[in-house]
Amino acid sequence: MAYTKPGVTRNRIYQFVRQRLLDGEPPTVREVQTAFHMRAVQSAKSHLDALVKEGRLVKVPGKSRGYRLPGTKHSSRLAPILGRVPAGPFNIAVEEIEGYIPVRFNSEEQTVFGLRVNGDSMMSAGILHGDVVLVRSESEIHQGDIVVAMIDGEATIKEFRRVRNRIQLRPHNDAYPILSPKPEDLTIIGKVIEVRRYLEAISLIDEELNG
Amino acid sequence: MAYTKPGVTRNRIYQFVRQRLLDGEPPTVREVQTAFHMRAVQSAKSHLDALVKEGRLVKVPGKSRGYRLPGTKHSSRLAPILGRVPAGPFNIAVEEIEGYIPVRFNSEEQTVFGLRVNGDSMMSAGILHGDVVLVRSESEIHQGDIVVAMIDGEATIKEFRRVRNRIQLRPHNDAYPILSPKPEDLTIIGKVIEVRRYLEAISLIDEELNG
DNA sequence: TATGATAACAGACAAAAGTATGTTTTATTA
DNA sequence: TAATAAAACATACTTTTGTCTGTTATCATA
Repeated sequence: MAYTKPGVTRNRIYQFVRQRLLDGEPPTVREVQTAFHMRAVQSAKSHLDALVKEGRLVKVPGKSRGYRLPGTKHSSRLAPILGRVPAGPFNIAVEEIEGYIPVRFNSEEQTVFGLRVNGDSMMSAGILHGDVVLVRSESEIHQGDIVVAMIDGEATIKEFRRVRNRIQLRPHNDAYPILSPKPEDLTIIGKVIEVRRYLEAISLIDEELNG
Repeated sequence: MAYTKPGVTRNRIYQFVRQRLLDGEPPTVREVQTAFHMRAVQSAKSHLDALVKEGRLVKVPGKSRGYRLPGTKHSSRLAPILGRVPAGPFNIAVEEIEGYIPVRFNSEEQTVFGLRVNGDSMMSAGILHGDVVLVRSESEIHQGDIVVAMIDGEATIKEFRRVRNRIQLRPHNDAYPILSPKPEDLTIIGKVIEVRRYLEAISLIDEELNG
């Protein structure tokens, strides 16, 4: 390729690699080479080496497609949207995936998934029918958190309250009653950590699982 | 590894590969092999081949780490959140970036950015104070769209209406009036395509662009 | 228990990808 | 303008990874 001023191609390569990593497709050295019309592998390699040395990239030596963004803790992953709330444990419910949405993960291993809201019991909290809520299971639940709970095999989204050793599930809609289920009928699925509303038809279903 | 009932190891391998792909780290055949303590590469390979044949995975032949989830365009990018609505044009407001959030892009080059909601004029549409709206500029605006508009240098979020050759900006809160600004005082910044509410403190600021 | 299907194993080869050494060309700056 | 640093090139070698052929073991079912 044509000679550029110092740093210019470097930055372009960084952007390219970064984009590929965000897309979940780590490039090879030679893919970088051809993407920038270089005639030698080493041209790409030395840029990548430099980016690692500068700390802008991280590399697993020897492994193919081994370049990564540093500080992978705060990266975006795709979380599945579970179409319906399944009766069994969530790991088994993979068949009912409605689609995937990009989510920011702050820790390494966390179970975050999306859930389509059904009904308007949380309307006055700004959670409307059709919204997608992001739920983290294996999460500590505190007073006032909005949670996804299973009562007698049915799933609902409510505000969590503990009142005198008894659990209350409060709707945010005057038309609905406060629930006080027996502990044995109740399972807290997880905590709602985010609400999303898509005002435009965006197909999240473009990567359906056929299995 | 020990012999399992037909389909069992198949599904486990699928889960493993899927998780790796969601994490942005496509595995090699041999990585699958060792993850499942198999003594032959072919053991892993034949399972992967079968998953492709079943349509549960997709593969780029020949390429290393070439297994993908079917139909994955994997086009999530990070969009900037502009802290405050600036007075000038938006391109210049890059210094006021509050952070980045992952966004699903359906097309190639589109100008999508986030904006922190200030005020409760859209409350009954489920857009609350502190929410982040995703705005696409360069977007066609239709009757009833929710838009970000600049009126006399001040930015607001309202529903867009065209009534007898005159533009109306309607709040979704009875305490606010309908606006009918003069065309020369009005600039439509873009269309709100998504609303997000973070119920938990998530630092969005950790992913600065180094280049 | 016989039989076909699935699972796991073994070893080898070919292609892809990482790495290394040295040279030429261009940019930067003193 | 000369010296230095950075960029790009050429080629070769090593390791990793994908793929192939064939065999043995276990499962499912009649």
